[in-house]
Amino acid sequence: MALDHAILVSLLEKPGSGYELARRFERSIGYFWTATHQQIYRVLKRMESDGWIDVRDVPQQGRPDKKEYSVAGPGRDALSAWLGEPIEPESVRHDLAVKIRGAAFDDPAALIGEVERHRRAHTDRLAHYLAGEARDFGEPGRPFDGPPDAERELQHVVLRGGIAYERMMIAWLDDVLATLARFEAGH
Amino acid sequence: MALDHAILVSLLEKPGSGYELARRFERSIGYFWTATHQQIYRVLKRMESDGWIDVRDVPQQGRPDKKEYSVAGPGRDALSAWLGEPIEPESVRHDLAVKIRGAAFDDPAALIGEVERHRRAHTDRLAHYLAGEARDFGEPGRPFDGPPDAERELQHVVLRGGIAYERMMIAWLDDVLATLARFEAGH
DNA sequence: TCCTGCTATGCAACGAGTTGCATAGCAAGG
DNA sequence: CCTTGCTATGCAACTCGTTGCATAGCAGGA
Repeated sequence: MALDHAILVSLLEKPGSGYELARRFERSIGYFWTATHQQIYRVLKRMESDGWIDVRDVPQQGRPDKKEYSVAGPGRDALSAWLGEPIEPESVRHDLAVKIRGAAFDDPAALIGEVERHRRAHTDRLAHYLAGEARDFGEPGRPFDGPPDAERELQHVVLRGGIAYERMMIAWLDDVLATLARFEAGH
Repeated sequence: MALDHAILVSLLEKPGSGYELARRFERSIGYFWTATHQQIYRVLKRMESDGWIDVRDVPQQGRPDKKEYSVAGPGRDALSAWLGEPIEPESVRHDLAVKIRGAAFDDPAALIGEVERHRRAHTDRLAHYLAGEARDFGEPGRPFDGPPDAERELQHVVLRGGIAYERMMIAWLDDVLATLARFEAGH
C-alpha cells in the first residue's frame, strides 16, 4: 500500500497540513496517485501515532489554525525500506475499455459522445501538464550549468511520463472513434 | 463500480463458470480489469439472486461439476443502462512514479534494478499482446470481405490500446533509466 | 444580515478489494 | 501409496477507499 509512501514523499518535498496535502493530491501528486482528504487525515493520524511524522501547530491569521506535518526519522526509514523492496506492476482498471467491449452488445455508435468527452478530458490534462512543464522545467528557468538536482530531474521525468500517457490516450481514443464511426446507423 | 459490468460483458462474449471467469481475468479481460476469484464468486452470487444472470449446473467428467452462468434479460438491461451513463476518467495509481519521486531522498541509482524489472514485465506483456493480435486479428484469418463484426472489431481496438500502452511505458521507462543513470555513484 | 464559499479537520457507515484458509474430486508421477 | 497440482467453489476477517455529514472561523457580496 503506497498511500503512506506517497504522503511521505510529498511531505519530504515540502511539509504541510492535511488540507494542503489534499490539494496536492488534486494537482501534481494527483497525476499518479489519487486520495481524498478522508484517507489523508486517517493516514496522517496513524503515521503520527507511529512516530513516522512530527506535528507542529501553526496559528494563522484570517483562517483556521493548521497542523503542519513533517517527516521524522522512522518515516524516512520506512520510506527507504519500501524503496528497496520490489513492487508488482500496477493492476489496471479501465472502465472505458469495459464499455467499449460491452458496446458490441448494445449500440456502438451511442458510445461516441462518451469517448469524445474522455478525449477532451485528456487533451485538457495534456495542456495542463505541458503548461506546468514549461513553467517549472522550461529552458529559461535553467540557465545555470550546475550539478543536476535529483529532486527536480526526477519530478520532471515523472511529469514526462504523464505527458506521454496523455498523448498515447488521445491517439488511442482517436482510433476508438474511427472504429466506432464504422458502426454508425445505416452501415 | 464496473466489476459487475466487466463480468456481464465477459459472459455475453461467452457464458462460463466463476472459475473460467477468473482465468479470463488473468488473460484477455485482465488487460484492462483485474479481479480475484473471491470477488468474482461474490458478485456472481449477488447477480444471480438479483436475476441478472442464469445458472446451469454442468456435470463434467474427470473434473468437478461447474455452474455455468449466462446473462439474463435484467442483466442485459443493467449493462445497457450503465453504457448510457457517463463515467469519470479513471483514477490513476502508479506506485513506480511514487518510488521515482521518492528516490530523490534516498539513492536514485538503487532504483535502476527495479525499473529494469518493470521494463522486462512490460516488454513481456507487449510480446504477449502482439502474439494474441497476430493469432486473433492477423490478415490470414480474415480473407472474407463481409460486414464488420462489431464484437471482433471492438475487442481489437481495446487490444490496440493495450499495445499502445505497453509501448509508451517501455519508452518512458527507458527515459527513466537514462535519468537515473545520471545520478549513478561518482557523478 | 444572510448566504455563499473557502480553509481546516474530523466521525461514522458502508462498500469494494485482499488474504488466508477450507473443501473436494480427480490425474499424474515418484 | 503418497504427494503434488489442477479444477471448482466458498467462508471469514481484514484493510482500503468512498460517501455523507458535521463543525467552525472568516471573507466577500447581495
